Amino acid sequence: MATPSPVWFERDPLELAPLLLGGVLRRADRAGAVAIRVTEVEAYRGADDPGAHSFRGRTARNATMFGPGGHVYCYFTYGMHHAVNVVAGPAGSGWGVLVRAGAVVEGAALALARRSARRASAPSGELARGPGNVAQALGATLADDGAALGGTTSDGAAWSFEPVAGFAPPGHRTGPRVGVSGPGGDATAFPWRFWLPGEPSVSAYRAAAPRRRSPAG
DNA sequence: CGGTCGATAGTCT
DNA sequence: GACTATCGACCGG
Repeated sequence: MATPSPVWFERDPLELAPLLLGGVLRRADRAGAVAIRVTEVEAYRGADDPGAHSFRGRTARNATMFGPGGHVYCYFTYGMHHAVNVVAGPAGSGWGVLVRAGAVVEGAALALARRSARRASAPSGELARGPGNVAQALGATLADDGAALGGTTSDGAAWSFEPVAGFAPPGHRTGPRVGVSGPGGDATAFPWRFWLPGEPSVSAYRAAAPRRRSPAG
């Protein structure tokens, strides 16, 4: 099965998110191809979602989220990490699904090499555990922002996504999103994280940490 | 094991 | 100038 037509992605992220679970996200460039079977995602719902980048409207960074579904929204944060999202909904919605984790099913050696270039080695089962590691394993950078799934970027990176044939895999779980606080600091107000149980690549839950300021003076 | 904290820079107020 | 859809080293048990 190939990447579905763009229309397939143009649905509510709360509906699309579980459909992505178990599917295979793949990126290929000159260095080679890496593919992951998606095991954990989070839905971000634009203007209705205080935790979404797109909550306050379109900016230069989040412009891709406001484009049509079926594209890659890739951003850079914390001064060192990239993250990969699948844009959901029709153009203008600002909807997306963050790919938080996956099991590497192709190109494990390349994924490990990319990891080693920056940090020490990691257990192969955890090569794509956490959003930053997903992007690093796939080799995704800001140059991939706006890439069409099923297409190729101007830099020559080919992206594709193959969903599980037919339906979402049974038995997926839902819970609060990681590192996102809802109204009143309650992340459980938006339990929009979806994952496959029993997968070693699924990251542990971390609440949005109110990080302590450095001591005054 | 599990909790805590530093690194590091783009983005928005 | 504070905050961030984070990672991993480090420390104590």
